[in-house]
Amino acid sequence: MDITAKDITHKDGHKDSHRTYSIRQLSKEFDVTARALRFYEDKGLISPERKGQTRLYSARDRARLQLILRGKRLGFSLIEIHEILDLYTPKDHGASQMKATLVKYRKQIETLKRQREDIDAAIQDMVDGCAWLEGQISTVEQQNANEHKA
Amino acid sequence: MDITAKDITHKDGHKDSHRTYSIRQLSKEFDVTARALRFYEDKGLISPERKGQTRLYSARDRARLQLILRGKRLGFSLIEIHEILDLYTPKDHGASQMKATLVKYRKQIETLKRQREDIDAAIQDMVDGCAWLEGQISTVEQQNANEHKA
DNA sequence: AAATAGCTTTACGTTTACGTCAATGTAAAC
DNA sequence: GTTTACATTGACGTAAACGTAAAGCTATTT
Repeated sequence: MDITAKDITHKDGHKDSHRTYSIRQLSKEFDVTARALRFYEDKGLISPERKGQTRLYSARDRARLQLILRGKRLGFSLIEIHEILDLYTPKDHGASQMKATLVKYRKQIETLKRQREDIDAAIQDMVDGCAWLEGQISTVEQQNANEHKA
Repeated sequence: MDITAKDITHKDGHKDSHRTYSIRQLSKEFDVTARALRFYEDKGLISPERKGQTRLYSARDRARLQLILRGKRLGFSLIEIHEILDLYTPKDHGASQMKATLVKYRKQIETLKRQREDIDAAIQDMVDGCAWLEGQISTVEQQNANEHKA
């Protein structure tokens, strides 16, 4: 049995958001090591609560982890991911601060759009090469068939 | 004057493809250090010719560098980039080998498409957050205007 | 009570991708 | 002919992102 991480799939829907996860559960679910999760915490990317010594990850922590991993898949450093996570964390500032944040949002959007152009170009290259290769293969097989007849 | 890297913009168009670049020219053009270029060579990603000791980069080397940098922007490791570059380097194998290569192409395409989904999701998040923030700002400014009137 | 399983921190090790000298070579410029 | 500018090859240093023991706490299982 597992007490630290209860499997509440209660009828009361909003309880789901109060679910907690052990470090192992999260690491298994997202296929990362516990070491990595502690490392992210060290770097200030997640801050799970503690029940005594042991970490208890909330649904919010889980969501942040998803963002972290997405950032990694996109090639961002943990520092960059930290800044991105800040954008997701709503802070109730004055209008001037919010406008500064808005600038960061837009910069991030531009960065991502440039990255998408890179991806689209790369995909195009691969699709082209794919088509060319298929042509080559069918040509060679055609030749082989003719040689067989002769 | 620079002899090692001639600036031939000759009327004979195809001479352009015979242009060579010094290590500095390339590093400046793409904003990478010469150290990085030598490092990539060490890892087998580029193989410029030599005029004595000094490297002479061809147009093909330049193109490979572009691919390397694109790979980096997309978060691939140099080893992964090496494998990707192999896909760009046409080898004239038998049909079975070509079919194996075809599989690699398709895997790469899938990888890139998954990455694009990540990017699209990230962009969506940022756009949403952007819109929300804009709403907040206009609300606050509305309040400020009312307070000013009172 | 002893073993097992899972959590913790501390700390040193490792890989990747270069940065940063240092010593040397070569070639054009003054 | 010597400074200036850019090239080369080592060789060591470094930051990032963990991996990998080591040693200890805690709780259930036997």
